[in-house]
Amino acid sequence: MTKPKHAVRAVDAIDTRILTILDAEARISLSELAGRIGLSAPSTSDRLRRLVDAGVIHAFTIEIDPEALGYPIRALVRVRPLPGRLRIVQKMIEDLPYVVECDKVTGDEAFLARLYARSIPHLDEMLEALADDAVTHTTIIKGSPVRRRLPPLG
Amino acid sequence: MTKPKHAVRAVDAIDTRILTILDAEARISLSELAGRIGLSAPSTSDRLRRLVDAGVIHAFTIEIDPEALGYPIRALVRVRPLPGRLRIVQKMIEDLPYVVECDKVTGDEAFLARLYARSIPHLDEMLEALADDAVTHTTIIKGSPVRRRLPPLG
DNA sequence: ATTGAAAACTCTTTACC
DNA sequence: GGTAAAGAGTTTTCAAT
Repeated sequence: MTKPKHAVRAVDAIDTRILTILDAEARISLSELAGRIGLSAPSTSDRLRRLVDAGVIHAFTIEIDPEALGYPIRALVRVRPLPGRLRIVQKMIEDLPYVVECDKVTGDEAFLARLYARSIPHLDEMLEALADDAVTHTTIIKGSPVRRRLPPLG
Repeated sequence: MTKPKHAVRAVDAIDTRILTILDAEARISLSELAGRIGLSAPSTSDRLRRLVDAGVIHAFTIEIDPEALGYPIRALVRVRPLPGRLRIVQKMIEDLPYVVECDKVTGDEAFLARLYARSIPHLDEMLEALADDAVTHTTIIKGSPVRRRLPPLG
């Protein structure tokens, strides 16, 4: 293989439109997509396949509303594992299903986890479970000035 | 209207299956989805429509690979606006297209932004742009032990 | 709330330019 | 990248439970 599967790929103006449209409405049909970008269906199909094959599009997914699912509390938790407890803490985070996302980052606070909770006591209970192995710093999300969006493309 | 549009909705075991399947593959057809959950196409269509109408499913979207798009650097930036600069800083964050997500949180560090950068100098340049109006604390993402996933449903 | 059947419609792919 | 056409598959409607 000359090129790695996830090589940086040139994304032209049409690909950019495809990504932008699918970012907003991932379930539209190929022909609808083709119509919007002004290409034929086969060409559109080709391009979409290439974007997926190149790994630019990693997945088609849904955005759910945590509140509608009974999670009124969203929190961001910085987690600093106690010395020697990094692995254990990472496993605890991975196994906590209310953690919907967690990044490993530079610095002593090795993890930044996004946590959904049914209530403040529920949140507290989860944080206490970590307390023996890590120091946590928690902030409650009050709003999202920037909702998940695409970066500049191309 | 008796119920608000985004009321908490009971999500039963079948809805859970629908959400789980679409979270992984949002573009499968209705009939494929119906087949996987063991319901007829019309019932599946009804349920899906209800999940969307109730706001449980907020959007169908794509997950892109930042690296494949030329963003090898992902950073999490905590932003503490200087006194009186909260509004200005929020606007700066919103207007910075490399910020792909930003939450407003409790505490002095009012914002937590997820930033994509083409290089370290590129990252630095963006942080400097904020330096007159805010104190920032930046961590580089080294990995994601928990990739975006659904919380427990039902 | 769910189903089966059928109609009507749409989509995707293939082949070729 | 486009066109055209075939074949495949899809979604909706409806009556019934």
